[in-house]
Formats: sequence, C-alpha cells, structure tokens
Amino acid sequence: MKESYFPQEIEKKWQKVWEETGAFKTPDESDKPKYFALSMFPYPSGKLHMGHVRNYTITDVIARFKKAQGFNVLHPMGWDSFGLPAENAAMKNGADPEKWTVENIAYMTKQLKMLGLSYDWDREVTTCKPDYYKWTQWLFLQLYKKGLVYKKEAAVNWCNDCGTVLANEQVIDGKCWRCDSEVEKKYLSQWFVKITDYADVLLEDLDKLPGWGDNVKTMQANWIGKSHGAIFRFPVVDAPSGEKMEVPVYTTRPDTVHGITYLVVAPEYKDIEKLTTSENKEAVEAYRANARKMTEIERLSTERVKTGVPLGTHCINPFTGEKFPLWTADYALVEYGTGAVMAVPTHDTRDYDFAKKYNLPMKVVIQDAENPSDCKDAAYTEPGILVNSNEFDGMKNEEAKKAITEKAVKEGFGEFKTQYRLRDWLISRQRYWGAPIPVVYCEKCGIQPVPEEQLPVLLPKDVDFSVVGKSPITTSKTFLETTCPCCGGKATRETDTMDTFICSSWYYLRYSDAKNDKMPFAKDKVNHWLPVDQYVGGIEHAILHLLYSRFFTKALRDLGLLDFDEPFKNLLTQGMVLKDGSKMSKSKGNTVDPDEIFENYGADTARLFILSDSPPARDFDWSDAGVEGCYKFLNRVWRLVASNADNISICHPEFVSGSLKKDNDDLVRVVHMAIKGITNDISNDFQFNTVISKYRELTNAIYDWRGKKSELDAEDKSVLSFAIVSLLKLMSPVAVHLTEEAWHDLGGEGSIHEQPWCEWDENLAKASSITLVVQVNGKVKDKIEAEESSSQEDLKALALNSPKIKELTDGKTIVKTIVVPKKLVNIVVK
RNA sequence: GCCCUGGUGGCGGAAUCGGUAGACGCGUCGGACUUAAAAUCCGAUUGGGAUAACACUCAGUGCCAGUUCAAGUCUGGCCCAGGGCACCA
Repeated sequence: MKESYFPQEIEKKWQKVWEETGAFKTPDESDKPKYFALSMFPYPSGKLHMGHVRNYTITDVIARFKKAQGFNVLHPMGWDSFGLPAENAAMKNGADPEKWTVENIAYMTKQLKMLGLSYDWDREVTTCKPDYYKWTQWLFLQLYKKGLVYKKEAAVNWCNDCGTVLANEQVIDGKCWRCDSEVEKKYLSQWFVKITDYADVLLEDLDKLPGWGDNVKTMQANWIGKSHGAIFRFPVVDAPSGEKMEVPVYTTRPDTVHGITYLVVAPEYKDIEKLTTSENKEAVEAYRANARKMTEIERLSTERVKTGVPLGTHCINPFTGEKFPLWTADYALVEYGTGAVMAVPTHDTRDYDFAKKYNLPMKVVIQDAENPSDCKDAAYTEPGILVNSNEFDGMKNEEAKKAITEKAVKEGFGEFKTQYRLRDWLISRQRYWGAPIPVVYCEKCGIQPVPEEQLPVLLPKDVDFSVVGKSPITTSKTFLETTCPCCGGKATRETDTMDTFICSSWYYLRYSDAKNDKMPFAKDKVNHWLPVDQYVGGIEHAILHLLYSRFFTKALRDLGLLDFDEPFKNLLTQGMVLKDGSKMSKSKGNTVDPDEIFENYGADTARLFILSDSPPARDFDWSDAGVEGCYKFLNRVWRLVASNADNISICHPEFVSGSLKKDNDDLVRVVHMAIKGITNDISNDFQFNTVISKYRELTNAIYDWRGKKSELDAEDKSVLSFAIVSLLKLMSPVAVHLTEEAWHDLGGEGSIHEQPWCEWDENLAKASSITLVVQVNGKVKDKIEAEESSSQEDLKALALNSPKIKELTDGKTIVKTIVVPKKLVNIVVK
C-alpha cells in the first residue's frame, strides 16, 4: 500500500473499473426488497454547482447505505433538458438549442462520474429526446381525452422578457420565476390542465405523507387554499336593460350578511357592462381601462389605497329587504369565487378601508358581548354575538354561519360552498424548445388531437431563432402546415409547446422502464419500483414540481396507468449551499467550482465535506478551511491504514466480551458503539454530520490505541484488523474511492461496495463499568466509577458513601434519593 | 395579518425517554519535531469569581413565568431571525 494518499490517481482508476464491471446496474428482478433513491434531476445549464454536489452526494450515500443493508436499490439520473436557457443561448450564439443541450449534458455527465455517484446510467432519461417527449405528448392526449386538458381564453401571466405565458406557480411576487421581470396580464387563448379537479384530494392526501416535512406540506396546503363559506345571490333591482339579473357572491362570513352596505364586482366581471347605468358608463370604462394597464405588482399591493367607482345600479339583500349600491373596485379579483364581493365594512378590514374612503354607510351586526364596539375606528373581525340580524340576534357568530346559510338554501337564494385558491395550470408556452402540444387546427373540424400512432410530433429544424416577438417555431413551414386527421383537409399545427414542468411531472416513473418504446412505462414495472422511497431536492420546488407531480400521479392512477396515490413516500429538502453567509451565485461572485475541488482534493474530500458541517435540511456554509480539514482527515485515515497494512487482514473475528485484554476490549467496544451510532444516525433523518464526527472519533480511538503499543501480538492484530476494516466499511458510502483502494490493498475480495453493512452486538457495545453521576439537589457534585451490573441499591449506597457527598450532606436531612439506573443518583437534602 | 421553521461558545454544530450542556470539527493561542518551512503530533479554548497553582465556586442553551428531585428538552405567555401565503372576500 502506498504511503501517501493520491486521490486523483485512485479516483480515476476506480471510476473506470466500476464503469467496466457495471457495478451500479440495477436488475428489475431480485430476491431483495426494492429501494428507490432519487435526486431531483438537473437542468443541463452547463456545469454542476455546489447545490448539485450536495443534493447528489446525499442521495448517493443513502443509495449505497441501503444497498449495503440488503436492498435492491434503484438510483438513476436524467436531464430536465427542455427550457428557455437553451433557446436563449441559441438566439445569442446562433447555435442549435439541441446542440447546446447535448454538449452540456455530456460535460455534466463527466462531472457526475467524477463525483463517484452510483447511477445506473442505462436508465438515463432525457426529456428533450423524442423517445421521451413522445410519451409526454401521449400522456397529454390521455389527459385531453379524460377532459383534464382544455383550451380557454383567459387573463394570463405574460413575461415579456421570456416572450411567453407563465403558470400562477411560476409568478413569484408578481415577477417571473426565471428572469425576475415584472409579469403582465394578457387575454389569450391557452391550454390548461385541470389541476383544480384534484384540489381536494391533493390537500387531503398530504396527511398520507408522514415522510414529508411540515414546511412543504403547509406550503402546499396554503397554495391550495381551501375555505368554507356560502354563495348568496342578490337580485339586481334596476338593471338598465330592465332584464332580471342577479349577482352571486362567495363569502366565508355568511354570519355578517345583515351588515352588507354595498357590493363590489371586479373590473373584469363578465356582466359589468350590463350592470352599469349610462350616466356611470364613462367613469366605469375609464376605471376598467386603468386596471388593465396596471401590473400585477401594483394591483396586488396591499399597501395601496383602495379605489373604485359606482356602477349606478343596486341590489336587494334578501335577508333584510335593504337596497344597496353596486361598485367596481380592483380589490375584488375576477378569478376567485364569483368575482364579486358582498361588502360588510364593520367586519372586514378591506371593506372598512373602502367604505371610509368613499363615505359608504356601515352597520354593526356582530359584537363582543362584554365589550361592544361601534366599529367607528376599525372593523371588528373577532368572534361575537349577532345584533341587528332579525331572528339571528343573540346567536354566536360561528353558529350563525350555518343557520344563515341554511335559510338561504331553504329560500333558494344561496348554498354552502367550498372554495379553493388553486387555479388551473396554464401549460402553453410560446417557445420553441419544449415538447410540441400534439394538436392540429382544422377549419372544418376545429381542434383535433394528433392520433397516437403519429407521435412524436417532432420539433422542426427549419426555424429562424432570430425572430422577435413570436415563437421561433412559427417560422417553420414544414411544421406549420399539415393535414387534418379527421377530414384529411388542410390544417395547421399548434405552435405552443408544453411547460417543461409537464416533462418533469412524470420522469421519475420513466426510470422504472426507461427504454420502453410501446408505452411510457409498463404497469407492473412502475408499480414495482414506485413510489420513490426517498426523494431529495431543493425546497424551491415545494409547490411547483412537487404539486404537479402529485397531480400527475393521481391523474395517471385514474387513467389506470398505475396503482399508487403518491409519487414520493419520503422527501428530504436539502438546504442551500452558502459562501460567506449568502447563497452562492455568479452575480455575487462567491461560487466555488466543483472541478477545482475534484482536481485539488479529489471527489472523496468534496463528498465528505459537503456532508460534514450541517444536517442535510439546513443551509450549509462552504469554507475553504473546512475542505482543507476534510482532506487532512482523509489523509489521516489513509496513513492509519497504510502504516498498519502489514498487521491487518480482512477477517470477521468474533470477540467475546471480557475475554480480551482491557485495552483491546475497550477498542472493540468503541467500534461496536461506532457501528451502532452511525447506523442509527443514517437511519434517523440522515444525520450525516454526526456520522462524520463518529468517523473521526473512531479514527482517533484507533490512533490512541495504536500509540500505546509497540509490539502487536495475535490478539492485537485481530482487534486492529476488526477496527480498521469496520472503519473502512462504515466510511465506504462517503469516501467511495479511498475505501475501495484500501480494501483492495489489504487483500479484500471483490468490491467494498458489495460488502454487507456492519452489524453491532449490543453486549459488546456496552461498557463493563459506568460513570455514576451523583447530584445533590440536582447539581452534579461527584462522579464515581461503578459496575455496569450494579443494582439501584448498590448505586445509592455508593453515592452516599462517597467522601465528597458525605461532606456535603453532613448535618442535613436527606429528604429523598432518586436513582436512575446505570446513570445517576440525585440526593435531595434540606 | 395568517401559517411553517429555527434561536445553544469566536464559528459550523452535538446532546434517544426530562438525567454530566458544549460531542466532533473550524478558528485562535501555546508547545514538540525541523537549520528553517511544509506536513505531522501534543495541550488549552463558555463566561465570571477565587488561587502561586490546583482544589473550589457562581452564572449560563433568545426573554419572562410554571411543572419537576432534575428542564436546551415539557407547559403558558412574549421577543427575534429565516421562509411561505396574502385585497383569496
């Protein structure tokens, strides 16, 4: 064995061997139980960043640990390779997005291999390849047939810089998730996925996911935004056309219905023109035009002073017979509820602000019994007792919600209603580099889905990427013109492509059967491998990808394509990689290039360090000193093995507690404790930071032991071999190359990564003596060595006989003595 | 405003059930080896008091209370930081 540690040399060597021997191929058939470990697949942006390194290392260690524990582990990798950066690069450099993407994938694949990740590359999935997007299109058609995909004209989020529409989930604080520019509203006819059909089950089934963090689950619950309330319909008494009209509203506060003093409709409300008198028409039109011009950020700002204009018409409150005016104001949202709000200024802060500004009347209907408020200075939104509410007076408001809605149901002007905040998922993108939506438009037959046997609808090559203001795909003549699958006449293709989040909503299913050319996946294979046992990725997908994937799984289950409800059984959201306290980013110039770390220290150091300082879910602060420290530690392990190589043999000695020399017995115990501790730390929440501290403790203990021996006898050699071979095995999921090299140099058969996980013996992990802590009145006063087997009585006697304790308790009354077996005695004195 | 997560030395962080607070590491300081440096090894490192030095002693896990023989851990009430949602009626 070489004296010094040369990671660059040994890492290349073993990576080649593993590739040649197919070390990480996963058979579908096996006697072992399955385990599916998955990292969120990357966008091939060009190079790996440290966030990738962290993500993939965590999953790799989990996969290797589970494999050693006897599972048949599926650990695949792929590429989320459609999307705008490729197209932007194409526009900038005149290169083909496909070429750019393929080159990036090649480079990043090389980097992943350099990190020593145990992927089964035979199952690689690349979303931009026709053999994948064929099935994305096929799944689109299945959803279309099921009525879960539809086209409609709607106000949609438009990002001017990206030149495309966005889903609600992709608008963050009124800005584009990708380029951070302000999003505008546009009226366009677009394709939607009916995710709202699944709103309730998506919410309910969060309870079936104990392996997900509460943070992610509450984010999804908030996003789905379920609320309970009522719909009330208010008859209009003076519609200009003389027509009989009603305005329905959704409210979560039916208990306040007797306090309505006006009603607000959104500026985009569909019947607004019919509800406006000729005198008010001009002002209303001006207000609506202004609302259209505003950006989402301006419009949604809660800081903004509320504005609105009256429509001139009125409604009747069927509960009171009172007449109240209709207004339009942009604090009412057309997409939520019915697009109209019943305003109760006394019990809603928004209505209160608006009423104050426009001097609208107020009527108190709920009061705190002890401390009634007149609502002159602020709305009263707390629970209370109903007043001014006819037969409901004196009722508690929570009870009144039900009673009042029941009356509306009985009399036919309302009903109970459950409302969701979640909107349908807009999936059209006016871009080239995505999966084409497999639909054609025929003048005679209208919208026609492309027949399945004609899939994939391939992306055209004859496109001009220099066009501005429209999708490059529209410049392709070969693509655009086609024939109608229904009548055979002239037809044009849909030029929108799908949101890349569609591609990533089912990729994890494809790994179960990546090469199937008849189906997206075979049902038996997908049911065998899925759900994913452990999914690892960034928190930024808490809503986007994770919600869409859950929806897809449920929809495909309902289509009969698979038999499970949830795609990801356990989810680990890893923290960010920071440098000097802030997120690594090119703009801040605080990035660290993984290539440089591989070159200077080797992948094992990178892997060890990225796991070492913080638990996986927390943010991780990168420091050069930390990398150096991990490199030194690996050197220390190497020297320990190399300098003792002559005295080590690969063996599995069985030691009996107490039969060894004292120092040997102690070392054997330390090893067993390390095995126990490390196994538990990985099993419980993947606490790799404490795993690594235990590697260090074990290494230190072996050094200490060795430092006290000059000559080794047979027993010593056997104990040393046991300790070092155990250390190597325990470290093998993390320091994958070093341990493999050492294993071979010590004469190990096969690969260390094929070895079963170490087991510990509870008896050998136990010390024969314990340190008894003696407290007086709860404060530690003495520590005494005691037999592990001592009875409670013995421990008590031991404590009371300690000279120190005697001194402290002398002349005082012992009130009580508490004995915690094998640990502690607390003497309470007065 | 509502919801989630967290708050422990100079720093990252440890601490199964309530039972020795600060494991392991980084940094810093001191020492050994060396002509010297690198590498390596050894020691110290929560704060205050006390001591020639030990022994010893007091305080201490965001703040204030409580439960308990015993609280970083449990209960109640706050404060702060990070994240999510937000004119969602």
